[in-house]
Amino acid sequence: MTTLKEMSAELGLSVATVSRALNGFPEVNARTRTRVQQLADQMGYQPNRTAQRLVTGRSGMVGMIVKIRPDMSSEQTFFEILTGLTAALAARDVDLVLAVDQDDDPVVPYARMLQRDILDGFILNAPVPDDPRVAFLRQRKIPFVMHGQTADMVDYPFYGIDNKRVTGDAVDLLAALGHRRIALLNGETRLAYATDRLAGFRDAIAAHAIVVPEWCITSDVPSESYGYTRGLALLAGQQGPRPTAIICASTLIAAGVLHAARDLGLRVPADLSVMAHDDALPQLRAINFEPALSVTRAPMREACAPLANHLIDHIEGAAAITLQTLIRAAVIVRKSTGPVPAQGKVPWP
Amino acid sequence: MTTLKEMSAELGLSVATVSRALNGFPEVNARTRTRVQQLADQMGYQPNRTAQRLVTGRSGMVGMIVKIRPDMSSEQTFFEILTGLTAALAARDVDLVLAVDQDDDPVVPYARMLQRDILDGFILNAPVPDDPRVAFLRQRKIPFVMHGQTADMVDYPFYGIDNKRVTGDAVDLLAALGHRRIALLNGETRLAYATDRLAGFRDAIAAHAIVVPEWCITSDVPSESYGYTRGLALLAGQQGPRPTAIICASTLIAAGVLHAARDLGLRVPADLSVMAHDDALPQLRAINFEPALSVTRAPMREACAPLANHLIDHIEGAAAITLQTLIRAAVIVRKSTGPVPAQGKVPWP
DNA sequence: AAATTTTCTCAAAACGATTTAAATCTGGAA
DNA sequence: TTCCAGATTTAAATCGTTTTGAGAAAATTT
Repeated sequence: MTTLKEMSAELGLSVATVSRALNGFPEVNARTRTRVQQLADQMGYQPNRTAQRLVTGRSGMVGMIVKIRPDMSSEQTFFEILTGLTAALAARDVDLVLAVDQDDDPVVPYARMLQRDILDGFILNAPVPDDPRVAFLRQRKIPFVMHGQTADMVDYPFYGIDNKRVTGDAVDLLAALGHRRIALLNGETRLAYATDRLAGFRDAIAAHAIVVPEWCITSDVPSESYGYTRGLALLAGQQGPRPTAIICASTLIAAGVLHAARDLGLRVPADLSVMAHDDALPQLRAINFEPALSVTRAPMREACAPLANHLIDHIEGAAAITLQTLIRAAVIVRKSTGPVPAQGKVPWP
Repeated sequence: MTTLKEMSAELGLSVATVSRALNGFPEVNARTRTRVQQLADQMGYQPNRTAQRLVTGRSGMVGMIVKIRPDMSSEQTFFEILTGLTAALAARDVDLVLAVDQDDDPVVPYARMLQRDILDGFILNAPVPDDPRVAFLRQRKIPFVMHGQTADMVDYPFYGIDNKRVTGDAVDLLAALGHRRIALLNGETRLAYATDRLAGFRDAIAAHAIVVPEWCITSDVPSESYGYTRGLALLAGQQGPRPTAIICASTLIAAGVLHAARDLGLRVPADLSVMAHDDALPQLRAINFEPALSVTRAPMREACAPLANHLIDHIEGAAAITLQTLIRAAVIVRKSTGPVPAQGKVPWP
């Protein structure tokens, strides 16, 4: 490994000047700077992170703790995030330290990582309402960025989609098509995104003066089997007139619902409209569904770079308030949504 | 953060003595050692890792690069490994830096991580025969540990199961039950484990003087659909008399085979014996299969601690030869294997 | 030409530990 | 009393960087 000292000896300069030249300080002469930079390239100089850290107090590494769930529901999105995230971090010369949380207490693994004292910040995902990790990290004054959003006014950086609008937009679309009997197959309300989607749903149906009975609003771990079993129950009409439209929290759930509709001989979209939110995971392409799925779409992958950059900017001193991004998911109308069927125009009582 | 300097000032000792006292050097007086230790406890002294690293030249981090495959076949085992690994590493105060490989050239991501110069070593998984990563890291003199084994005599640390014996033991068991028509649904022979399993299979059938036609030996990405489609093809008997026993590379494949057998009205184990190798992933419990699956069993999870410790020991100077573990998978006979059916005793031509 | 400013470079301190080589202290032998 | 060996302790070097305060060189003003 070449060091500043070696280069300074080679160039006949002091280490201070070499360091300044490489770090873009304005007071170095343009000619010396190019000389230094050339030698650095030639010798393949890489600053020693440990030494940098010792003097700057920063390590150039951020942590992420993944919560392992027995149902493995997070796996597919996790890989997608991981791929993009490591790439985006690497572009700014930051590495990702990963740990798996097997603890019951959500803050314990964070405390454990902090004790080792090697991290500049954290990337948090899957926020829950009033997330205890936020309180913990804030109190310890550790920078972090949240993937997702837990409340309207917060003082930390985040990047997420506007989940209220996800369901709001879906309801608006379906209402415009004449639907009055709209069901929601939501994710676990334990998680913030699902509580937001639920709130957005309730707001939107109220705005359209639609009443949805409680049995048409359910929450569970997003999976195909959840979509299938709930879809069968709803569409069989045991608890009341079947919905003419179903909004699903994920394309996986929608796959189950489409399956259920097919098994019951219902045509989509003639008899039933189906919408879902699409994270645009490469394995599960909504456009390839039969029929092609109408969705609110916000690719997971696109969250990675902003997440990485928000966190690094924050670590480097940028104010949290400037590092908050809430994007609106696109509404993509494909073939799974259509006008309400004639016999389905009657609203629920 | 309290430092050595502060403590030395408080105690009226030099930092050298304080450092020595805490690190258990024999030359410090017993009385001073206890004095130092007491103060350290009292002041909550934690050595600054960065400073330690700067002087010892070690970073306390090891890297792992996961190769993302479009089929996602590695996902399930990856999480299992990740969980155990981070825990085992943490126990020895080492952190895991993760990157995702999207490159075609297998060594590029390793080179990229090394360039950043923050790692003490690597954990490699999914070896291929004559793995180019091994050559690369050896040449760069970077310590690593391999999960799995690529050849009989190697000079690097590894932990893996004896894959030749996995299929060997399966064949022995089935042969003892009288089976002569045994098929193999192997994993991708691109990967070392599958080439070993195939070699073990061929050795074992030869030892029992069994001849297996080539159409009964296939390789593919382990998945349920592979098991199902190949199972149907084999059991329908289009290419010749159907096998009386099938050995599967994974429980996932076995699930597909059982499904195929059921669809064809074949009883397991009366008409067909099924064995699989079981990595003991928590999502896929062989004992809950119907019928409960006979397996060779080697829990993935148990590999984690040895992997972590082998690597750290190697980094700390232990000879590679002392850090090579090849374990034999347990044979667990449950309900999916039974005596060869009367009409199936005829061997293949 | 002298005084002043601007531009650039440098030596040294700092970060917090480990480790080497040297210095001090003890007690016993000469 | 003097000297030596062994037991403790210390000062200082080291790791590789950043940063401070100062100094030299060049350019500008008086």
